[in-house]
Amino acid sequence: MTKRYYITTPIYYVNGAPHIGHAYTTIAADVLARWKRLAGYDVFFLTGTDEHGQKVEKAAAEAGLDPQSFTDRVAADFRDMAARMGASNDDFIRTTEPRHRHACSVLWQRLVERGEIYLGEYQGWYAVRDEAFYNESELVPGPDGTRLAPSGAPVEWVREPSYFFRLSAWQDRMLAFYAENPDFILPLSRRNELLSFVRTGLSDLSISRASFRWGIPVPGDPAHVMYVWLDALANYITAAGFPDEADPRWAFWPADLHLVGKEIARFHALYWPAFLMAAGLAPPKRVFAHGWWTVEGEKMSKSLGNVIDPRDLLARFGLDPVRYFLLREVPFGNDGDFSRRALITRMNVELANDLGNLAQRSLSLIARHCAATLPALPKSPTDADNTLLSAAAALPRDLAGALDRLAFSEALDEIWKIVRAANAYIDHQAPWALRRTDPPRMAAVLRVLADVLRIIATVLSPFMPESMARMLDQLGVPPSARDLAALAVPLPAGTPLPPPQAVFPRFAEPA
RNA sequence: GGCGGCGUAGCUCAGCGGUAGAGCAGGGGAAUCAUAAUCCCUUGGUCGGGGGUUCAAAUCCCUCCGCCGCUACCA
Repeated sequence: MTKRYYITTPIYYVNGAPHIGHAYTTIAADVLARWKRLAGYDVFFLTGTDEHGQKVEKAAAEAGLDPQSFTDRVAADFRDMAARMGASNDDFIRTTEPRHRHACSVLWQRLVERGEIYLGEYQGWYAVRDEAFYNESELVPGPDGTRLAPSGAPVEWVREPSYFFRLSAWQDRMLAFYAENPDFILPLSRRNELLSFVRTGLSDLSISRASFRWGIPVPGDPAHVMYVWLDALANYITAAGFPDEADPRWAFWPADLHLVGKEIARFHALYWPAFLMAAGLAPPKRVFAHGWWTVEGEKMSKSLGNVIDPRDLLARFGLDPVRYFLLREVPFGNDGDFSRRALITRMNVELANDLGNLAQRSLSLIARHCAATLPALPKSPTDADNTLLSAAAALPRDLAGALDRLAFSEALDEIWKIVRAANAYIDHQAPWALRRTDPPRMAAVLRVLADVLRIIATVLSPFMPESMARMLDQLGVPPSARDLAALAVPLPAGTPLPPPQAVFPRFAEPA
C-alpha cells in the first residue's frame, strides 16, 4: 500500500512582495516534503497564491492595472520565489484559475444544500476611508463626541445583505473534534488560544461581500462574491482534484499538514475544518502555526525599510546556508530574530568548520592515501567504530520522530551531535598517524568516516539539497542510492571517488 | 478586564520534584589530516522578587514585578 503525504503552505496573498516570512514557510514545507520522499512516501506538496479580495483590487488600481494583470505579475513573483528557495512543490495553485472557481462554486452549493448557509444582513461600524469594519470595542471617541475608527477615520453604521455560514452551530462539534484530535493544532500555545476562543462562543460567519467585485461570484447571486477566506482555504481541495473524486490526486485528501503562520491559525484550525465537515468532507489531519521573524531585533515593516527579500539573502549567502539557518536558529513555532551576525556564525562554525571541514579532511586522506577509492569496512571494528557507526545509524529513526513534531532545530541538533562525535573520532583515531604505523587500520577508520558522512549527508539532504548532493557525489554515492532505505546497503569497497572539494566555504566579510 | 504563556550562565535556549545543562562567546592545553578548521580541559548562574507545600523545588501552590500572545471576519 502506498504511503501518501499531502503538505501545503498557505497560498500567499498577492497584495505585497514576497518576504522572509513567506520563504520560511515554503522552506519548512519543502524540507518535510523532501524528507517524506526520502522515507519512501508518495508526496504531494502544494503552494500557490491567494488573489482575490478588496485589498488586491485596490493594490491593482494603485498600480494602474486591472486585477488580473496585477495578480498575474505578483503571482509570477511568488512562483519565482518558491523556485529560488529550492521548493520542490508538485503544484502551484492560483485562486483565479478556472479549476478553483469551479471547486469553490461546488463547495458553496454543497453547503447551501446542507443548510449551512443562509442569506442575512451584515451590519457594523464601517469606515469608508479605511474600507473596513470595526468592532464597537475598537472605536475611539472623537473630539465632538462622535465615534472614530482607531485610524481616526469617521465611521457609520452600515447594513448590507450577506450570506452567512452557520458557524455558531458548530461550536460543540468543533470542541469535540479538538478533544478527539489533541494534536490537530500545534504548537500547544496556539491550541490553547483557539480553544478559549471557541469556548467563548461562536457567531455565524459572514461569507460573502457585495461591496466589491474582485472575487468568485456566489452561485445564483452574482451581486455577491465569496468571502476571501472561504475562497482561499478551498484551494487545498481544489488542488487535490475536488470535486472530481475520481481524480488520482483526491487520494491525497485529507491533507496531512497545513503549515501556516501564527496569524492565520484560526482560519485554518477553526473555519476550515468547520467548512469541510459542514460540506461532508474530511478535515485536514494537522495544522501547525509557526512564528514570526524580526530582523536585527526589529519588527519587519515597510516604514523601517527592513523587509528582506529572501532572494537578496541567497545572492549574498547562498541558498543552503539560508535554509539551514532559518530552521536551525529558532525552535519551529517560536518567534525568532534574523541577524546577519547569527547567520554568519552558524555558516562558519557549523557548516564550514564542523561539517564541511570534517568531510574535507576525511576525503582528502582517502584521496591521498587510499588511491582515491572507498576503503573496505573494518574486518574487526573497535568499540569506537561501533559507537560512532551505531549512533549515526540511529539518525533516520530519531529524525523521523523529531520531524513528525516539526522540531526542525532539534533534528539538526541531533545531526550535529554526530558531526561533533565524528570530529572527535577522527582526532582520537588520528588516521594521519596510522598511515605510518598501521595502514590497514587507517583505511578502516577512513571507511567508518565515509559511511558516517554518507548517513549525515543523506539525512541532511532535505534541508540542504544542493550542498548534500555535492557531498554525496564526493562520497561516491550514486543518485539511485540516496534515500533512507539505501543506507542499509553499504557501498562496495573500491568505488572510485572524485577529488574532494569544499562544500561549505567559510564566509568572509567583504572588506 | 478575561484566558494563556514567558522570565535559568555574557548571548540564544533545554531541563519542569531528587543537591544546575547545551551551543555560541571567554580562558588554558594538545594535535597538525583539513576550509588556521579540529580535539581535550576549563571560567561563568543564590534558575525575576517574596511566601508556602515537601525528607527534597527552576521543577508544585500563592503573591508581587517585568515582558508577550489570544480576545471574530484584518496574509
